[in-house]
This record gives sequence, structure tokens and C-alpha cells, in this order.
Amino acid sequence: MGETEGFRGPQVCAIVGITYRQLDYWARTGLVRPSLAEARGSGTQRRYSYRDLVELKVIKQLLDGGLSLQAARKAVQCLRSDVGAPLSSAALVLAGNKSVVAHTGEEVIDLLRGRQGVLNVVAMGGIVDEVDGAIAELAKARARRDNTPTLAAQVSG
Amino acid sequence: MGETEGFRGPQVCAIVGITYRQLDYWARTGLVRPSLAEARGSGTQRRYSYRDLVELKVIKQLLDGGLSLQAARKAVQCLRSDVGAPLSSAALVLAGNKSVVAHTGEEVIDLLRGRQGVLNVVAMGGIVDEVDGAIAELAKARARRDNTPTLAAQVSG
DNA sequence: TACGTTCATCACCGGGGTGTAGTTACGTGT
DNA sequence: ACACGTAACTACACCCCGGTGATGAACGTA
Repeated sequence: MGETEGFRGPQVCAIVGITYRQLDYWARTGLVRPSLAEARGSGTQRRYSYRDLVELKVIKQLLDGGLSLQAARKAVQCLRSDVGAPLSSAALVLAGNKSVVAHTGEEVIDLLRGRQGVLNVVAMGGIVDEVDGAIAELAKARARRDNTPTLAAQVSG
Repeated sequence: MGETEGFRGPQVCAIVGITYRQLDYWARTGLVRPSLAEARGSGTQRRYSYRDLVELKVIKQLLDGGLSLQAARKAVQCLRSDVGAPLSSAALVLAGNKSVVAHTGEEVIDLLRGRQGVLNVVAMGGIVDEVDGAIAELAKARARRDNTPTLAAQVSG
């Protein structure tokens, strides 16, 4: 049945805004693998958890922000090691090879002061929002197709 | 004679901390080209200005900070367009595809607030300092070799 | 004229993908 | 219960970027 336990590859791509090949590549190279179900051969399905989605979106944002995938790998590691934090209100800060999750704005500003070199800052709140939004959008679209196929016929006709 | 008008390739590498091949590649691909004298065939010399050195160092820092060369290219463009600013006290801020040179700490903090996505911040002051330091170091080393070869002989003997 | 710098060129490598053509498993209709 | 169509994953060949190493060619200078 259509019991959506987690998210499948193509859905994930739509939600986080990457290509399927990218998602595939990242899974193959171990950057983010589907934590609910790994693919076990052709025809099987990867199942990504919500947390996976957030990680993926973070990576996507980092790439858009000009960071290399190398850097993104480290960032993700950091994000994982910061267990059980209230993500939405935090900021991920990368300072050279050290990365930290700052939970208050003050922390970030402290890092800025006196720091030399490059600082990369990403606000988690916005990311979580975007992911949630995309999921909602997707659910709506699916509901439209599942419940009212006649409507679709009307529209197209 | 050894009249050092500007800086030659190998010196530049020593000062900014990159490999010669990198410098060469960057010059060939137009990222930073020697503004005092372009190479005109094998055996000629590239001559880099002080400003070039600073640009190169910025790029180096950005790379160390995890940014892609793509992003660094844009950053440099921005840095160039911000003419005649007192570099040492400024900060270069990259926000997605827009980049700005912020001349006060307040500006940076403003950018942080309410901004979603990734923000890359690099303090120019530290960079200028590092470049100056490296140049001084180089000059000292050269003076040692030029003025007191006997001393060098003593040390090595 | 011989030599040592310095630069140019070429072939090549690894990372990060992409496009296309298979190969399955799932879900479904019968 | 079974065949079938299709969605999803895999494998392979290929591309571009950012370099690197080796080699060769031009200077200036002794």
C-alpha cells in the first residue's frame, strides 16, 4: 500500500532540491545514507528519515553557499555529533577545520569577534522551515492526485 | 639586477602559502593575474603587485575555509569592485550569490540577523597582517643572504 | 657561450558529478 | 496465484574542474 514510511529517493530530491544522481552519489559515497532502509539491489527502495532530509538540505545549502563538498562532509559530521539539540533555533558555524553548533545568537557573535580566517554560518531554523514546507507541498500534491482524479480530468479537459 | 620591482612567482608562493602550480593555474585561468607584468613566453617573468598578494591570500584563506574556487572567483570580483576602501578594517561577507564588503562590525551582525542561507565571513585585517609579516620575513631572509654571505657560511659550517 | 631561473605546455589524476541503459522488486489487475 | 507494467535502483562510460609532475624552451647574466 501507499503507507509512506519515510521518503523514497525521488521524493527526497523534490523536497531538498537536488538531482537524483546527486542523491545517489551521496548515498554511494557515504555522505548521507538512508537511515530507514538501505537499497539492497536494483528495484529495492531507499528510505530516508526526516532527519536525513534536514541533513541533505543543510548540505544543499552549504553547496549553494559556495562551500566544497569536502567542507560539507565535515559539517555534517559535526551536525551528527551534536546529538539531541533543538535544531530549529541553532546555527551551524564552520571555522576552518573546527565546527560548532551554536545555540544562541550571542555565541555566533562571540565567534565572529577576534576570529581570523573564514567563518561560515548557516541558520538551521530556515532550513527546517524549508524542508517542512516542501514536505507539506508534496503531501498536498499527492492528496490531490489520490483523492480526486476526476478533478484532474476536469482541469485538463 | 636584483632590483625587486614587485614579486615574482616563487616569492609569491612563499608569501601566500600556495604551490607554484596553483599560482600558475590561477594566472592561466584569469583568477589573479600579475598586474605589474604578464609573462610573455617561456623564460619571462610574472610580476605581482602588493595588491595581488592580498587578493591571493584572500583566496587561499577562502579555500582553507572550505569554499570552492568558484566561490572564491566571485569573492575576488567583489573585492575588486570595492575600490579604494581601507581594507585592513573591513570584512568580506559572502551571502549566497551576493557579496559585500562590510566596513564595520555592526554591518556584519546586521547581515547575520534575519538572513537565511549560508554566510561566509572573512576579516581582511588578519589577512593583510599575515601578508605583511610574510613579506618582512622574506626581506629579512634575503638581506641575510645578500649582505652577509660569510655569516651564512659560518652558520652552515 | 654556458648556465641557472623562471615560465609554458602537455599528459594525467582524483573528485564530483551526469546520461543512459539495464535490472529488479512492487503493486496491481485478472 | 500469476503475469505485467512501472517506479526505483545499479553499472558504466563519460564530462568538467582543479590541480600536479615532468619536460622543454626562453631569458638574463656570468
